[in-house]
Amino acid sequence: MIKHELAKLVEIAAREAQSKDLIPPTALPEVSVERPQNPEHGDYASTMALKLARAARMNPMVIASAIVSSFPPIPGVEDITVVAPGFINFRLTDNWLREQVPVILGAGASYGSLDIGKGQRVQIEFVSANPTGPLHVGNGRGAMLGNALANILAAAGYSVEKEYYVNDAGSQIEVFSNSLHARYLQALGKDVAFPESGYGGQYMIEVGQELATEYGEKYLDQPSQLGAIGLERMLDMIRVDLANLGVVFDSWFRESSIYKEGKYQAIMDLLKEKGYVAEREGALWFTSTSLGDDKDNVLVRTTGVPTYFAADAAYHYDKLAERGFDRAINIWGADHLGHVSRLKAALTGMGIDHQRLNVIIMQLVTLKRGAEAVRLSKRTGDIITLREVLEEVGADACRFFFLSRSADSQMDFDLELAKQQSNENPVYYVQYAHARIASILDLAKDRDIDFSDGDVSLLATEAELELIRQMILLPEVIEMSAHNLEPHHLPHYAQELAAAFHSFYTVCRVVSEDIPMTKARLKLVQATKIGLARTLALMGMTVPESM
RNA sequence: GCGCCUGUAGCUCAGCGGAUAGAGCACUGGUCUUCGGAACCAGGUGUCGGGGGUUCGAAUCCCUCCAGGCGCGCCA
Repeated sequence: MIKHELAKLVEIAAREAQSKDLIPPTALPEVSVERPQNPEHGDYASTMALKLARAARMNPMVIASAIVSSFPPIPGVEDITVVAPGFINFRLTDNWLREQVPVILGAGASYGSLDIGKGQRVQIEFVSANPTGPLHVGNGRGAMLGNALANILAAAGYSVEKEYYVNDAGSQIEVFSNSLHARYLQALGKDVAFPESGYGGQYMIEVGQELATEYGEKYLDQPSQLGAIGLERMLDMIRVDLANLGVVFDSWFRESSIYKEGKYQAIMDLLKEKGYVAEREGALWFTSTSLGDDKDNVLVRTTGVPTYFAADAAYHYDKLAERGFDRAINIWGADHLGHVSRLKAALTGMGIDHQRLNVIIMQLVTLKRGAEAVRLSKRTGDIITLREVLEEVGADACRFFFLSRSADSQMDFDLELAKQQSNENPVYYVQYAHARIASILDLAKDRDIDFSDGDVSLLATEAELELIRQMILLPEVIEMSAHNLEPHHLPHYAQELAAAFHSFYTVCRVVSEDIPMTKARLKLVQATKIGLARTLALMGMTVPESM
């Protein structure tokens, strides 16, 4: 990446200036090269001189000049300028820009891929909604975030595995089984009461009826067996919803396997051995306060039943110690914030560096219809499912909406507004650019134009060069997104790339009587298609050849 | 009470300690006999929630206050 090359050269030039005694030999700050927001300031800029000014006790303008005078000539860069109060600005040559077109064509579908992950194994766990009901919009957001992040990390050179943690044990499942059993009995005409805090949703009635028709009275006295069947139904439904969003998991990990396969017992033994388990008031506690957490946590209840936390500790030990992932990333809703510190403490207690686990806390999605708020709880039953929202608003519009906002920002999903705006959704703007290019390439094919010998040095208008400038940003966007675990940069970048293309399109005729120019622009357009397709694919969205 | 997140244009949101704080939507005007008008070009709006502080420089970092969301279970 040219950005890193420039940063390195700034550092070399600064050292050179120091060795020539032009500036004092102070420690150099970490060099970063940025993109100025004002294009008049060039393509890249360094603030090295400004940062050095204090320690060097010199005017930053003088420092900048000293650094610039120590620069070796850089291929591809012209006009290294010093601008008040001390910026060093770089401008890429038109020629260098043009040469990026064949580079992109050569990279093809892998354009933008990086090697910063060095093949490290990363597991990313997301959605993991309880299989006690259908997915809601919040789960949709998590699904898109996790999926895009997985794509980004894979593009950045990590070996990524996507996992769904299935909570198929514990008290919620018991409640689910009892609720379903009641609906099942009711469907069979029995007059039974529905559990007070059971899952009251309409879908439970439907599944109860289905099971009653299929199995008759087979499970009259077996709520947990019935529940197990119902749970698989729910999982199938979840899988379908996720597939509709384009999200497919590599593995589905069952909480129950933690008990069946002795993983729970293993970590309990480990924690005891390390001295982090204490018995108090008939329960077993993890003494996380000794590891800096603000409170101790129960591992095994007075009833002898392990807590969710105990299972979660075992699950994460399995990820990081047994299955050997270098890193684990969890995407959790803000309502799970309270788990983070104790899980990290547990990892520390088990001898695992907790920095290998990143927990992304995603702020919740609140659903509104106009001014009216809609609750999302499965317990209360009155939910609007992800499926309904996708049908109402459209999958790609939803995807783009979910991805455009950072995980930190809380989302008001107004169904009225979303529907109203779906036709104006920026996602179509981006996809349209791709489809337009596909259409141009079709035309070229119809006319039997072979542009493999196109001469990119003919690309000279500002619109053409600006389009290339946008394209070379993709690797930087991927790097930043991977580094910060922030997929939301992609939709913004996608819009800018599409905008650069649309502007180019109105100014420059691609297929024309001028054959050499036609061929050069076909190359440019083909490269743009690669960039747009890659960006859309990273976001997990459809890449239409026509719309 | 304590902790985490958020507060930026009318609305929805970007903004990696740097240059004149940006985009989409909405609004107004213009562009088209041509490769897809789901397009392009132009117009303008900001106490960056308030107040202090650090810095050559703060929307960005620190403190404090205000407002909203979430969390602080032998629930998951």
